[in-house]
Amino acid sequence: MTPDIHMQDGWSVLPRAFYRRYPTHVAPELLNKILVRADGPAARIVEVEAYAGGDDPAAHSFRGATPRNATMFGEPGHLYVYFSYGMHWCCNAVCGEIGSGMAVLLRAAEPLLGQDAMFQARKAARRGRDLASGPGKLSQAFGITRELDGADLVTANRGISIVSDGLPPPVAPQVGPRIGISRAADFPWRWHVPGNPHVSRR
DNA sequence: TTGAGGATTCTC
DNA sequence: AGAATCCTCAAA
Repeated sequence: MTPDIHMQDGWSVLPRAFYRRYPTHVAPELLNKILVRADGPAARIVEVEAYAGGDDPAAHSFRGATPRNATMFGEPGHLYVYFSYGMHWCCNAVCGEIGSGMAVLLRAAEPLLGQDAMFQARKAARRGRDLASGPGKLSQAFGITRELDGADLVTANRGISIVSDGLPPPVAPQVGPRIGISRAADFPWRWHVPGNPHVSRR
């Protein structure tokens, strides 16, 4: 952990082994974990989706490695950032074994710290639940762009990490199909915290 | 070199 | 419901 991350009492960084599993196992366990940036925002993850490389026609990595998705094929525990629809950035936690091209998309989070900065970063946000209730919103609130593609969430080498404050994942997370995809649209690989107002598509 | 298709968001 | 907006990659 770099001294850049403003760690609170009782926070602990998720270890490499957490990520080195199939994304459908990692995804629901990322619920209630905390995404944190140096000198900036912290937010509790409340919605995620799994993308499973060659097993998953909806994954960017399904047809193999390209310059864009190279990070997905690297070491688990790194951040995969991609540009979406010509205007939004979205971020994932790389999972599985090296070379598997698997990841978990961080779709929504509940702001905990640095909300003022998040409102500054997201002019369209009128209320707290507008800050990170979607993958593009979350990345914008955190100021995540191409520059953070490949950042190591375990060593926090670029000032971004995922930590636990001891709150476990929901005992019964809500499960359903992923949003905004056309292929493999029936895979029930989206999980969210039941009833949380910061989940996307309220 | 070309062009179709996006893991979205905002406004009307 | 439609626009905004541009990168990526396969195919020619």
